[in-house]
Amino acid sequence: MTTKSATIRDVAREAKVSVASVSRVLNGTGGVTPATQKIVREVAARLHYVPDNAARSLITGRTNTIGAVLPDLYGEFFSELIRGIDLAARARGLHLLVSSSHDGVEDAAAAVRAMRGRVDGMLILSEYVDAAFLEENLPEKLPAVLLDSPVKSERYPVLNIDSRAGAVAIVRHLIETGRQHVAFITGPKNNFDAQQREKGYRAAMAKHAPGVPLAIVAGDFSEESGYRAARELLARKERPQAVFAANDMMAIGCLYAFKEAGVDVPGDIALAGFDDILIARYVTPPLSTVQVRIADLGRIALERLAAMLDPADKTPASVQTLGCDVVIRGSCGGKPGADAAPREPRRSRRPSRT
Amino acid sequence: MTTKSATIRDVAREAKVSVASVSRVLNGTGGVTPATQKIVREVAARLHYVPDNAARSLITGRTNTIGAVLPDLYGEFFSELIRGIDLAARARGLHLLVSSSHDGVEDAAAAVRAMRGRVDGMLILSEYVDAAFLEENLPEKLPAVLLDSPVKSERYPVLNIDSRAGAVAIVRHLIETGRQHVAFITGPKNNFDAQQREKGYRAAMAKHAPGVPLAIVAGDFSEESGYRAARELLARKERPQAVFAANDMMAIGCLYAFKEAGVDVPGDIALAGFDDILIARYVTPPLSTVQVRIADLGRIALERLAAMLDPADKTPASVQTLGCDVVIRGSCGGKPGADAAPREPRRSRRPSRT
DNA sequence: ACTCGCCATGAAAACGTTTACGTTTGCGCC
DNA sequence: GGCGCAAACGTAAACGTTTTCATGGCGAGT
Repeated sequence: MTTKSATIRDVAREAKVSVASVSRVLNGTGGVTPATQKIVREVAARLHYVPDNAARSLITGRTNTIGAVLPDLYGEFFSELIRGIDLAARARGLHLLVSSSHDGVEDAAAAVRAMRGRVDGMLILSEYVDAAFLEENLPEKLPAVLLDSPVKSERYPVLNIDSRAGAVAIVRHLIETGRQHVAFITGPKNNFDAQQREKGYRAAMAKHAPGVPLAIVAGDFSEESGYRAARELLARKERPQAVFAANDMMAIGCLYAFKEAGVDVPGDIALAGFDDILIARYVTPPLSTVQVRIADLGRIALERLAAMLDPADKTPASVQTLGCDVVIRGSCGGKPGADAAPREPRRSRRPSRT
Repeated sequence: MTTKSATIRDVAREAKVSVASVSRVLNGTGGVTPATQKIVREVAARLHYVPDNAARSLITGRTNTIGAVLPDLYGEFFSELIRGIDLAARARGLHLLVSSSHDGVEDAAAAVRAMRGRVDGMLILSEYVDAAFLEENLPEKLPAVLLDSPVKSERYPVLNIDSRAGAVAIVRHLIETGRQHVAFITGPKNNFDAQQREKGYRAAMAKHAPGVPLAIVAGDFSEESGYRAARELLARKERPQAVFAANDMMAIGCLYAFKEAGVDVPGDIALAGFDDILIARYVTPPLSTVQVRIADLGRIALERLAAMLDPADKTPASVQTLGCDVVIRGSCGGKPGADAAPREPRRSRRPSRT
């Protein structure tokens, strides 16, 4: 009929009631007779009426949307993270606005600011975010949860992965299975997790292989950098007995460098990564690693944020740390014939597109 | 100072101008003296003023946000798709609202409806969406682009993957390298791509291996289903010489079933998948497959949608199909020592988290 | 010097809701 | 039958913008 979509006034007029009553009916606020309810619902359905969210947000001050600010969307980590967030958000009737691919502090600031009035709260994962940044860019009262961040704020909860403990555990395992000389491939300089993993490596070496010289090569989380790091290690006069890479992709780069050089894994050199990405169990030999339940990270972050949305919530902001589990596979010799049959169930879920 | 964040009125008052002028300055609409511009900008910065998007949307009728409705976020396909969409959206200053994990037609309808007034346009990928669905649930004038869908509409553009041609090409390759008996593992019944891939398989067999009986086993895109399908094929009295799975995950399930059974790939049975997910090149032997540039799919869909956002746009809705490329790796014997050194660059990009 | 027109500016309407508040209605009770 | 009270309902304000239209001032052209 009309070319514009129906508004609440149209429904009210058609149903011969006031807009207030229509609003009450549709929002389930009480105080309206079943008879009128019926009429209103019928008219609303007939006109395909759907309330305009902008108008609603304007008056209520709520959008029922939360924003996720991420540096990127590439790779399994962010994919899983978003999935965890999305699932939890959906369970609470919240929508998810994503903003990714920011590459510097200015980008991040723009991303955060652009969400003003669009979201009720934010999940932020960015190496550029610190206390001053938040102070500067976040609206006064907007709840936010920080992921994977070194900042300590009495205003914003922080949710981290216990990368340090995970690193300690896997390095200890390498040492306990007989390799004293464990080399480490770092992640990007500014990445908080990467820093923690290096600390873990150093701590574990100091404790369980005291006196053994450290071997540290720089990487940037990319497979390519892992490959290069491996070649550098192989070129040294004293080859390490094991390599612990700060993430799985670099470990995989290593693996192929070793294969190329005829170095047997785990026979000549044991190998371990971090993250337990999907590929880890499909390479040959399957990669020992540290599992972090990324989707859980997203879920928990969202749940924390959702709690903050309730104005009655007075839980103080805190730094929460998620544990991770060592997963031993073939690449560090933990399991013998670990090449065949990686039938570990990933998770039980309905079949998906990929 | 105040506990509420600053509004345009606060800025106007403080700068001793009208709200209209503030609006004009901040939106870059002309007609305001450089002197007043300067003042307004200073005051706005000082008050940390950021316009409220809800109010702005209400009056302009635009949100600068596009919605992506997907069945799920799990796996590399959706991850890449979102990434492509996000990148293109960001390039246009559009925000991205995602709504995933819907599991039935009612869910999908709710997802679509919930976006009313929140988005300027939608990207929809759902097996539950057909012409009637759109008619019913989409606001009159809301632009939308359909992905991977069989519907033909003169209102909504559709963007598909040429799964059929891809399947034909890879099956032909299998036959041309000497395996007449090619078996096929299907995808989910209602998945449009899966259907197209089956059609491609049938067509290629009919054309290049006429008279050879078809061997078709049901799968659902999960690794597990590929594994089961492989076992079923192995149990048959006449084993196929090659297996083409409707996606990579199922092919990988096959691969491990074959390894378990001591069947050599590609010596005894050649193997091929579809999608070219990341893992494909990391398994041993690396998996031959059909590459679809998923991120491109997302990008192109968004660009098409962005074009529709311009009210002057009169491009008629059409069905566009994206080609895909056969990628030959070790699993079908195409390359000899393809086990080692999978140093094919995936894409060149900055190092990422995973 | 007067007028014309343009440009900067301001006042106010409009967007579509929710909700506080006021009004009507119906009903039980004295 | 009148009174009071609660439930149902309506009116209108409010949310924070953008945008139209009116107004004032000022420079240029005659």
